[in-house]
Amino acid sequence: MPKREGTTIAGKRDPKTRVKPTLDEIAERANTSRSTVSRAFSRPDLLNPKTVAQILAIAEEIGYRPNNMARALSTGRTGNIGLLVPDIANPFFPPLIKAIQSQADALGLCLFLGSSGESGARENTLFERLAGQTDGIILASTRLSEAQVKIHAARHPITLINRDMAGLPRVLIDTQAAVMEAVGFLAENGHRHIAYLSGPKESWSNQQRMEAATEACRRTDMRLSIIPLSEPSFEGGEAAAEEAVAAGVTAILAFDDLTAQGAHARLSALGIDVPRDISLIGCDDALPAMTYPALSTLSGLSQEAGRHALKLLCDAIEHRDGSQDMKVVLGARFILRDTAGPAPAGDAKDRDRS
Amino acid sequence: MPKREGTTIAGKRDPKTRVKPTLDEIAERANTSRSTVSRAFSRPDLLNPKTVAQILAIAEEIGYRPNNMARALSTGRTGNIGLLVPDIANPFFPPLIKAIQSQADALGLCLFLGSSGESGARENTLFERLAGQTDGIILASTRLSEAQVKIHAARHPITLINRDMAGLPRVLIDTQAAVMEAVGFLAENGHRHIAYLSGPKESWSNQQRMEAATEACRRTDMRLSIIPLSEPSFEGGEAAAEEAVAAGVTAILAFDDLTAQGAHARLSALGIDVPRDISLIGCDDALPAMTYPALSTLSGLSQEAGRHALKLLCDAIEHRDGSQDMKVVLGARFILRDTAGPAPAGDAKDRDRS
DNA sequence: TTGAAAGCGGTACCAT
DNA sequence: ATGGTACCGCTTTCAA
Repeated sequence: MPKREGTTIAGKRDPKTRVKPTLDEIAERANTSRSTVSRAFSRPDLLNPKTVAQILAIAEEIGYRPNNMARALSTGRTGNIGLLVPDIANPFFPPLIKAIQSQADALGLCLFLGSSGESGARENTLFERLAGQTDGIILASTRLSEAQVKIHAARHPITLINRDMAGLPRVLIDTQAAVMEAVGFLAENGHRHIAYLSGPKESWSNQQRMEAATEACRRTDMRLSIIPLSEPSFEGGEAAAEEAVAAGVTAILAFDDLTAQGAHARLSALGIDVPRDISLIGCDDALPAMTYPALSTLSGLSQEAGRHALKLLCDAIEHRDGSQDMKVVLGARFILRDTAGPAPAGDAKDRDRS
Repeated sequence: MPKREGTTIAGKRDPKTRVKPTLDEIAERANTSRSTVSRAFSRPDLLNPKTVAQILAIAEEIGYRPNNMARALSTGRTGNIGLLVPDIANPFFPPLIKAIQSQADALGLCLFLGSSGESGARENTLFERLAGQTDGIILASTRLSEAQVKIHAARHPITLINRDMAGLPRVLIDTQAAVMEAVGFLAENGHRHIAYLSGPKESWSNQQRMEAATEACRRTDMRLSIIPLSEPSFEGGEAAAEEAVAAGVTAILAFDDLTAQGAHARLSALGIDVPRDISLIGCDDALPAMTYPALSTLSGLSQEAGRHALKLLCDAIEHRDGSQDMKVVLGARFILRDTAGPAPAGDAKDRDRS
């Protein structure tokens, strides 16, 4: 039995003591019923305008705030949406989150955020917790298996970002064409051996990029070294850069901008100049111009992705039929800035040290 | 009246159709009462172990998930906490958010995130919305006035980050000593005229920094130009850098790292070398080593701040007495990296162009 | 146009 | 150790 502060000894409401105003309080003051007050907010058109005005006035006066949870309990709608990301500290996500957040509150929705720390297990836990208090959840770059995603999707509306699963609403940032462009650029500039710093296995984006890089290298007859990142972070990039150097490449394509920056830092520390000695290309444009020298990259589109995702999610929440197979694809492009250029002179062939 | 999918024509539950299991469903199957089932979860020690085991088994079998909102309605506790930041895209916040998020879910709490877009009005709206579904809210670098904060604090547990208001739990990152160190370093290195790029007026952090810079310059007999940023962003930094150059300074102290990077970009674009021509110092260490050349800055501590803040908030939620005036102060330090050094030779006096 | 009342899914007091 | 029951605050059908 909930104890409410603000009750007198007699157990009746003490008008002096400030408590959270409820519909009943308004009803009492307005000499009307709870139903009427409720309608004054939800369907004022059904009521006598005077009644509505009076109720609204009183509500305002005593500082009434509707109780979201009670409403949710009754309607089955929470007015909240959830967003799960692998790592909020990865610069790819903040703009995405921001876009979703701002659109959400334009729609009167509140946003629950979960950062899973790149762990599938945590992501599952967070999902369970959020599912109970949201109308739907956006899974961005999920590290969950298809099977797990399906299980969740069966219980709760879901929208995916950067994960391609038929039957679920999803928005995909397609970087394959951009990767091809980038590799093409490198090929034309005399590079013969490049590295791809590969991100998380579960990442759809990573699979796409690796695949495109492989294909592009095959076509341009370039050698490709795939170097797995220990983790998709600045530190991961540093370590991988070292391996890339050991492999003797003249250009590095990194899983994302954060790892690219890590690679850049390590290369510089090793006395290797970018782009003179080694060209470097990131992905996502997550640090737009924030880097110096400006990082070449593949365009980000995370904000657009966020907007579309929320839209799809809302649709999914409305017609729960799920009959439609919604899929939005955004095409990224290669952005040439200052970290990529011609291969070092006298390096037309491979400078592999083996 | 909530329409539940999964009811037969007769209006009774159809065991075949999957609906959200409730306490009653379990009670029915276990031939016991709702109270008992409820206790099996909350106070199993009061029950016969066999009963508990049986209930848990059934719950597991039918995939029961307690309904948070119903629980909250009854107990008055939501198990959620809110976090409001001015701009999630500002790199100072993600680490902060991450720290809070991960500690929150260690405590079994869910995190509501709001990004106000540097607008006090939006921050108020978000606060209202979150207040109804959280047990407490952390206000990070709030742009709200003291009066507004007080009003909110009167209705809902609050903890402040980087805002010093007596009576409210707060954690402060004190950068004054670090600013003094930084200015001292510049003075010793021959600088005679520096600029401070000033952030939002409402920002406590900015006030602290500006004050410290002013005082330090007074002591070291340096000239200080205070240049207000149009906004605390990369772009704001770019514009301000131009003004700093026009003022003829040899060193720039920026409100934060993001603006510092903006300044750096513009300086480079103007052909001004950092640190040869102009020294640059940021604040917050929000881009730890992510920049190249590595930005000199004041240490960040946002993660520590986040952890402390959540702790204080939980305390505030427990003993709602508010009798204690809790305040945690974290001291930042000057971190010398590659963007700050001696003033340009032959520039012992001012190179002001006026 | 309005009111009465039955829930929504739990919790916790009071009995048994 | 358990069951009955009165809430929590709001929505919505049904009747008046």
